[in-house]
Amino acid sequence: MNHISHFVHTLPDTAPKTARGQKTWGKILEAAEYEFGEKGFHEAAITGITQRAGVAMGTFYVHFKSKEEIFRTLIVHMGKLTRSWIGQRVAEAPSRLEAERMGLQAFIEFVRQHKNLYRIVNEAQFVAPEAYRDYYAAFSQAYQRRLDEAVGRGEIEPGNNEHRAWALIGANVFLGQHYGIWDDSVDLQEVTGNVGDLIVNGLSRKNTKKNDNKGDRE
Amino acid sequence: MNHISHFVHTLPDTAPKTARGQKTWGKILEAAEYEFGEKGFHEAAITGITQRAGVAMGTFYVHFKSKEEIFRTLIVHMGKLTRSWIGQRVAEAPSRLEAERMGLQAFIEFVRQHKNLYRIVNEAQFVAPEAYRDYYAAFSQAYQRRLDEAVGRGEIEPGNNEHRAWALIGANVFLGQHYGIWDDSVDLQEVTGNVGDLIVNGLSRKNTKKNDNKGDRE
DNA sequence: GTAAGACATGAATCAGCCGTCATATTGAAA
DNA sequence: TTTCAATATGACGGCTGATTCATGTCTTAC
Repeated sequence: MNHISHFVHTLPDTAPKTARGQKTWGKILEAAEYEFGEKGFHEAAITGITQRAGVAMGTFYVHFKSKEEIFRTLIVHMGKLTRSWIGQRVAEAPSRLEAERMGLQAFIEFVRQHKNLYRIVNEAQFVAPEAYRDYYAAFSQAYQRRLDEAVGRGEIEPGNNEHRAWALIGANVFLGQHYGIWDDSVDLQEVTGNVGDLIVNGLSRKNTKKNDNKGDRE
Repeated sequence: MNHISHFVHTLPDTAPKTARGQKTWGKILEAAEYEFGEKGFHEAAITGITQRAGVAMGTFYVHFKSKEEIFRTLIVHMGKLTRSWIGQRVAEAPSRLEAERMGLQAFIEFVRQHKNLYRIVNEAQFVAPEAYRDYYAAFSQAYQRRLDEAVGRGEIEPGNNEHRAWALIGANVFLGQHYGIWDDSVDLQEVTGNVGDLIVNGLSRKNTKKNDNKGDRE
């Protein structure tokens, strides 16, 4: 997987001037992704990053000011990547309700493909709290906007979309953690189908007649 | 806030034999709660803990094998404390649906009162992954059991309660983070009211058009 | 009252690793 | 070709903080 191509979008404040510099910059950032992903921020070592990247220790500090700086760079990058991935998938949804299911599906798929990145984002909570809040604030805003529009179109019941957005993001994140990281053998369709139903209809019983339930015993 | 009394429940593998020993053990654990809570695992120092506890450095190692061990002890303790707090509040709920609202309310209240503990649990994800998984596994099981019972009583729609439990826990956790830690000035009743409605009824529009009822059917 | 374990002490040890720096190499513009 | 800014190198300084240990002081059992 050629991750370097991703980084093209995240061009740095400290952008290298030459092609050689940019290539090295990308190699280091990619190496950092794996080093942080595998060991976590504190266990990760600069030498680990530079060794993976195949450059000397000092080269790291040519391109990044500190261990924290490269970490923050990674967070920003991942936020863009994740939102873009989900946004693309959700754009195809015929309705907001269906979008919830598809968004969850896209999110868990993304997590399964980027377990290391996912860990990094979570750890940001402690290493770079600002970056962490920004990360989720961006998600929340995007989520709220979509809910607002859906209310406007009369697709969903009006309600407090800020509260809703945080609740739904939390559900997504935990399902991502459980079915993306801890147990990635579970069939995604089933999870997203069930949870999609929960999000759309809630827990309450449908007063609609006796629905066609196969497992309706007891 | 006499936290020591809490620790009585979490009696250790390495239980001190004498009254003096137990008292010191409790002082150290309580001090660790604040040290870890304020600084996080890596920034926290053993000397910080012992200074808060008012004991000498070496005393720490009389009672705990390592920095990680005391951290894990804290996680287990907090899990018990949290579940017991919520369980008690939820037990008074007249129905599962109302229990969702009350549980969320109890949870966020708890978070607001224990911001430091909350941080510790989150950080466990990286410091003591086993303990972290156990922590949420216990929640999930309790949650599932309650959902199963509610289905049995015909209170809620049948469905996959494992998936539901993780989604709902995620929603709780994120709302706790946002409205408990980041912004604890928001009126809780409002949040739990809105989110309770989301959980009960979902996003979809009620096809019952003009009746703005609250407690219908049954 | 007196062992004998339990508990307490804190200076010393020891290891890890971030970030610096003096120096070397590259490559594109002039 | 020359030049010099950009880039690359890696040994080393410096600091931090967990854990050990040799030595004391309490508490309990008898």
